[in-house]
Amino acid sequence: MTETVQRPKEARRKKRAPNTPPTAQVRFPVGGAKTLAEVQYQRLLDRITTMELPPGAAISEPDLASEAGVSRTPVREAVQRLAREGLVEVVPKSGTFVARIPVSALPEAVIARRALECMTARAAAQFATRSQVLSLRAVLEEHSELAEIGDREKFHKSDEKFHELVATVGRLPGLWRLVQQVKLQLDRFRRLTLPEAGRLQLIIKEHTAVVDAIQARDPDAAGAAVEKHLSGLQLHIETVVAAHPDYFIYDADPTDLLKI
Amino acid sequence: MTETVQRPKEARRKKRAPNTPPTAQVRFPVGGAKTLAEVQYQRLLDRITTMELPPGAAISEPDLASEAGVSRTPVREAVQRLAREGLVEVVPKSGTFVARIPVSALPEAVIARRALECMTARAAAQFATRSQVLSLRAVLEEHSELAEIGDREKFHKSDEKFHELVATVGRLPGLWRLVQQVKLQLDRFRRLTLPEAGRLQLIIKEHTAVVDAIQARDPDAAGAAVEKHLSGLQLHIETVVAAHPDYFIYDADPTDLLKI
DNA sequence: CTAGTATATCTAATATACAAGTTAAAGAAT
DNA sequence: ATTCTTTAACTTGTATATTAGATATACTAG
Repeated sequence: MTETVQRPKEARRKKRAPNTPPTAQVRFPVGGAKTLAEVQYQRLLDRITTMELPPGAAISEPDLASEAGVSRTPVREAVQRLAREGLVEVVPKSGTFVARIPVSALPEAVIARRALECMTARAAAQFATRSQVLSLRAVLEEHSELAEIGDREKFHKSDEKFHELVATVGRLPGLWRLVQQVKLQLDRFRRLTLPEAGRLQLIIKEHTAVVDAIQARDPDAAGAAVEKHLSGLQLHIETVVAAHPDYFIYDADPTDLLKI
Repeated sequence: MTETVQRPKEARRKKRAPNTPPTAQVRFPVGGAKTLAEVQYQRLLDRITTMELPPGAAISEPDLASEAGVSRTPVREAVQRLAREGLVEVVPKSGTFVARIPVSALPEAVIARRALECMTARAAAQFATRSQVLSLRAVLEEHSELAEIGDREKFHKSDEKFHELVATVGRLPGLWRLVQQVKLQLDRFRRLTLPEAGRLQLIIKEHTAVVDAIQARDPDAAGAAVEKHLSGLQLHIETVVAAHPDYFIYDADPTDLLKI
């Protein structure tokens, strides 16, 4: 090992004074200059959420690397991140697999979203400016346009944008980031549900109720509207799980019992 | 580059059938077999939360690596993870620094904790068994013991254990994981506050109120008790920020404005 | 002395090489 | 045929080497 590492550079070039940030000036991270690892992460995330890589599918770091024409390093970084987010499971020295959806995580995610987004909506009702309300209405209009075309993919993106905007207006963008994390498993689940007739219209209607409450500066109504909006999913979990039994995992987690 | 990578291994050994998990058997991750990267993460996290590495401090991957006697790879993995958690900021090709505490994140964290833990307490009041209530009381007793000794460090650990146990009893362990994430910045902040007389006793009192409500199977009371417990912090933010101005960063995030 | 430029040296990002462990398939023994 | 053993190929974890960008100092011109 490098046990006896002597560092003769003790008296090297004067280093930046401690507690000094990169530089006093602000640094604007350029959006286009994405790191390779970031790209690999997005690619993998996409393939997982679209179920191109279904739960249980094997993932090979070397294969992904050569497919993408990069080395294993950025691929590995992406895999590590996905593992922490619960989307892949890596077994040391053995293999990496797309994680099954833990059924217990689904109702939990719904509960977390309700709690968090209820707050963002209340805050939005408190802080929204007239222009922000118009921005929200603009997103609603976008919803309608995409629903008419029938582009469920873009509609979903627009849906996300709505929720993010509510959080931003409520000055609680951090809460949206938490929701995003929890949403990962929910989104995979949603892919397995059949498109119901009128579902898009229902979403638009519920979103509109939220905006109305925000415009009326009525936090209680806004929170209630969000709660109503986010309570839909729970019911048909069982039927979907029954249809794809090996995409899910029942996690009654023995450690939980030990802890108590 | 490896542009023309030919893979002649197309007809190689038969791979595991798709959608097959690591193995049918359950695999119990051995607690002791921590990966080097994990160790490095814990070490760095500790040095950051204890303010041994204060906000703004420079971090050098090679230095950390040689100090710990490992290569840069596991160190880098730890740094990446901390970056995603908002505890360090890495400027590509330039340097890595302990992140300043974003002041806006503090009230946000309090709000998120309130929303989330209110739910866990309500759920706990709904599901708690008699034995679980006794476990909660045991933790309360531990609180008292540690408060008498005056060991604030262990008291904090015990405090965490309490909140985690409430979430577990409420069958919402995922919500506690979210809270943990949000707590990272709060904990750094707490390190900067002076120990107030009677603070520990107040915490015990408030925790006791939560347990009482859970035992009484009164979700509303439990939720209210948690809300009350978690509303304390907010006030003295300004004074602490004034005392350590360069440990914080005011993030009115210009991108937020563009998004609207 | 000041402003601008060059350059040496730091950094993190990526690539490659090696080590340690797992697993599946082939082969041997029953 | 069946079960055990062996073994080779494949896995991730870690170490090292290379690349490219950023920055502080030294230097040059005015």
